[in-house]
Amino acid sequence: MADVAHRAGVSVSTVSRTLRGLPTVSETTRARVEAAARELSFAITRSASSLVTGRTGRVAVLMPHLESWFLSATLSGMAPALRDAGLDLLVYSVTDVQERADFFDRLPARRNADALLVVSFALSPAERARLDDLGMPLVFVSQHAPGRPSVYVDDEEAALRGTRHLLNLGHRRIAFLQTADETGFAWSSKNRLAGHLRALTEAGIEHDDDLVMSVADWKGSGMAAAVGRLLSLQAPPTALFAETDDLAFRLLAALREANIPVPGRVSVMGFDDHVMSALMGLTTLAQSAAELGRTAVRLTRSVIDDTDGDAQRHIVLPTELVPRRTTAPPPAGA
Amino acid sequence: MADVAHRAGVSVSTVSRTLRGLPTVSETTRARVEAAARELSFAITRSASSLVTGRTGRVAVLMPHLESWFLSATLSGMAPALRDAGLDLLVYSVTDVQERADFFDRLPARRNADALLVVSFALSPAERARLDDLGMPLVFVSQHAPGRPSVYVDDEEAALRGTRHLLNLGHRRIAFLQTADETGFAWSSKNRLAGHLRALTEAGIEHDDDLVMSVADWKGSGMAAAVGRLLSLQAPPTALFAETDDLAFRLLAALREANIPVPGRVSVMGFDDHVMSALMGLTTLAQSAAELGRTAVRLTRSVIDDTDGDAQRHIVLPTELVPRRTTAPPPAGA
DNA sequence: CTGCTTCATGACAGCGCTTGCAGGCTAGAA
DNA sequence: TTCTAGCCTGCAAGCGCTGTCATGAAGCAG
Repeated sequence: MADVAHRAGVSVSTVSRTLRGLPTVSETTRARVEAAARELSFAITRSASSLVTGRTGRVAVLMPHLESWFLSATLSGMAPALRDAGLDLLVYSVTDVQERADFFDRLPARRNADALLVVSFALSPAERARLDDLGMPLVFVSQHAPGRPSVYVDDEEAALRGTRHLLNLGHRRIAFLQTADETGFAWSSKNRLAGHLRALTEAGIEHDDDLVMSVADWKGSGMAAAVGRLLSLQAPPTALFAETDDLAFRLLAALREANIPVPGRVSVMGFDDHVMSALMGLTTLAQSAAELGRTAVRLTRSVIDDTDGDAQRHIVLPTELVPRRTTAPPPAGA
Repeated sequence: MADVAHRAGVSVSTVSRTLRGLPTVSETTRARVEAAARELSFAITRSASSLVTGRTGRVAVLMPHLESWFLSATLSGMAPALRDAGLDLLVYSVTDVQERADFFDRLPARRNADALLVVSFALSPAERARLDDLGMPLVFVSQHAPGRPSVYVDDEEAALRGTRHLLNLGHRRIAFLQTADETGFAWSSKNRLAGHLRALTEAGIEHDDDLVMSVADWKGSGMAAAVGRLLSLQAPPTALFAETDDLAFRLLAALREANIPVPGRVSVMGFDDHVMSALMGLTTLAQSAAELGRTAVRLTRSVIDDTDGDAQRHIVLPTELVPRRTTAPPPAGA
């Protein structure tokens, strides 16, 4: 910056003011400084300005991993919104126990970002407390947190509508499949199941434990095993509601392996509206991950700027049932 | 840090030395300082140390977007490797022309990260020059850059093997589909096509322009149009080689719409080995995005630390043909 | 012409750390 | 005991910016 000042024949203060767009700089000076900055390809050292202002110009995002479509899509929605706000994106992907302990022990986000967005991350009470003590704006995404701004969809309501769709088609034995994963999506999982069960109750159908299944090793052979168990029940389900589209895809593959026609013998429904769902013809409950990301950024900006006001806002985004090829009335005999 | 120093009854210098693990601190002092730091949940202000050391503890990644499986998976491979190195991950997703101009104009990565990883990002000569002038370590991922460390697969060789596979099955009319996108994957695209053509030449098959197709609006209706054009040729292809699995999925969906059996009437091959490919039974050329990410980080670390040595290394990762259900010999009549 | 205001600019302190240097302390050698 | 050699530790000078305050120039009313 000193170089720019020298080249433009002004003081560093003036360069600073110019580059930050403050109004107290004359037109002629501003032009000279900008020219000099451009000629020298000057880029500000954020560390230095952060040190003074306390603002880092960065936002941290905490996610359980980066592998699922949903999380990528959320991130993808955030990126342009952050760019528009002049904020950089710092990503913390915290997956295993070790990483997790380390993250909450060292709190790397502290004073290293202006806000922390927590996305689909099931926190223990201790972890939650740790974040609260961080003394920085927190925004929860795809999960809700009492007392903190959050953006999410109403998973329970959505699942309720999903199951109603199956009921309306005539299904009476509907299985619900969830992942046995500990990490991550606990919120959604619980709420979706709750919605499903509520729909069954509404319809006067008795709950059957055999029809709620946690699939271990769902990325491996677990799904085939789950399908085997379900179809060997005395009264097998005619419809399968998978907690996420990712899970539904594996389910479809397993059914295909087993030569079980969809929706001829069983209907399948997912949740998310993954990019591939349209291609696969999967009936699902659509939520917009990108919109979730954008909204989260909007909320973040207002929290950073206001220091209150929206600080407690909870925004619930809509979901939509998208009927496709994988759901149909149950087979005649069932 | 002053607080910690006060609580531990030592000077800030000593706290600094302790926290950085320098050996010139006595055991007893170290213990006291660490206890104090823990009690106060002290987390260092990186801005301040960056200002002194010139190191930010951050690595920037430049990507054309965050939406494709491939880029997410690469990022996903980088994250744990960076964490192990104690580096934070800064993501710049630069998609449209405006963002692009802005990025190269403002050079936000400059002095804001210790290295810049450029992933699948087709640079204009001016942009490349701009990055070279940045004066920071550059690592190219999934693309090669003369004079700079790079990690990538040999797209040409891989595509060559892919096409050979189709030839070996008996196909003679093989179409190659690529996206008409300008942004992004230019490198791979060109090289994969080159490999495909080389295999044809090897086999003594004359090149036919009609069989190389750039699909505009491939996420929309473009694919159906492309399929229509190919199948209305006087001598339609019996095999379709899609530049990426993402493209192949759309292709499969379009063929399904059109009631064209795969591989009964046409064979389909992709490139990448997307997570969904196994589920879809898509024959493809597997490359490990995660390994690409990990390797890139390894390279980055060595470049940051050495200031030379590995600075010019090019690492070529292996690819592997994974034959699945979508490829078979051409139909008898063809 | 004087005195006051307004506006543009420069000087300078300091943000929270790191690091070279000086100094105090202990221990062993003379 | 005195001296030297290590160890640890504290002091203080910045790193590159921002923001407050002071300064000078220019404009204007009286």
